[in-house]
Amino acid sequence: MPAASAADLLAWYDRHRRALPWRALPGETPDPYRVWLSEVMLQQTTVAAVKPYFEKFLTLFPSVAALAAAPEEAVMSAWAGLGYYSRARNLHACARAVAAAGDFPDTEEGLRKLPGIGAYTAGAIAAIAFDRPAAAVDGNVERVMSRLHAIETPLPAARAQIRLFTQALVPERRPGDFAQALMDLGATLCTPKRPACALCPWMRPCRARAEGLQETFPRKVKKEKGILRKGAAFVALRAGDEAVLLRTRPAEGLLGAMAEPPTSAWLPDYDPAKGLLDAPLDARWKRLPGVVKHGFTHFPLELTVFLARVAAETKPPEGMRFTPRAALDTEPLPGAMKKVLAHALSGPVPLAAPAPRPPPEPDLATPPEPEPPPRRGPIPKPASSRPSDLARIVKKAPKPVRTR
DNA sequence: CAGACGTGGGA
DNA sequence: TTCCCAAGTCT
Repeated sequence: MPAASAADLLAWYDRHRRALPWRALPGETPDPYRVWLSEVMLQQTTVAAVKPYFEKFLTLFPSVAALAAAPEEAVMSAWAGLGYYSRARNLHACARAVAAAGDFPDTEEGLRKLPGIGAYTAGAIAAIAFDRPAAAVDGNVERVMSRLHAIETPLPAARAQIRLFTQALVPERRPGDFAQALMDLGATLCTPKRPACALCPWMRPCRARAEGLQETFPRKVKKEKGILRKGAAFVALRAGDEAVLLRTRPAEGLLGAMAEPPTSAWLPDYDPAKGLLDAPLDARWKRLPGVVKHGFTHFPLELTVFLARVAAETKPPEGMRFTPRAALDTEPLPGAMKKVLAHALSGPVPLAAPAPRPPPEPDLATPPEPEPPPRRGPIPKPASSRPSDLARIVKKAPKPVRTR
């Protein structure tokens, strides 16, 4: 069995490399800003999802200096929908560090110290942007190498071993192309399912292929998906300017620094029938039929949506704000919360309370029948990859409200 | 090391 | 529908 060689892989890459917006053409000098931006966006994210965001960021923030000078909220808003929002916070912090230092560090070790740049990204930038002989071991490379060597150790324990194998293959010449070639190989031929071994430049040296077991690598332990959590979300629509009540989540943790309509806590045993106890302000809350479902990486979530029209003079509660529907696309709303707003604002909006109600008890009488009928038609898809979707859904003129 | 941390698309 | 996953990082 012949040994795998970088030369064979590079020859394949020269014929089959993918053209990607952030990738320099042969002979061009890679731009560290574009390399870094794309690598961060591509962390745990598909190429298709990244493309429109990459273009948007280059337009909004043409240079690392421009990104550093931007307000954090502008960065969060531009990132909204891409997920893993700590990446956006770290991206901004990293841009400021780089701007302060004058430029990107040009070594793996220097890059590794920056926020949001871990072992993989440091290697990738060092190799691609600075021509350093660094290994860039991502999920693609883990799959390729685990098959090439038929590594029985499951991930993530096999990582150190894979890194050594990979580093040993990195050529002195064209290390950046080698890194990208390895990832292209994993993305286009050495895929998780049905790898195209017949087209692979490393078919002969591949131990997994020799045994016909290529699809069984990499070995990995499957992780469970967490238990269902439930909660209530409150969409208050203000008369006059059609503004929606929003708040900003805490800077750290789940959806950190992102915007949302106020919600209850999200708990496995939350009872939506008692949702009004968690309402952010006193109003004629109408519980909408159906629930908004969302899957996070580590748990699924179901939010029951309450909707109310409030008077034009309503002041936002402490720490909250009213944002006009037409300006919602400037808010850093994550996908889950776009679903909530779409669910609330796509249907008829209830009448405002005729007059401010006397203070008394929360309106516990409102919750409808225990088994609400299914909503007419499917819940609108979230805007996500096309930020304009939210604008379309939410800017839509409110449905005429009948007077009794 | 294990768990937190989003989202959308494909099988 | 359900499951798996896609160029990981941080604590």
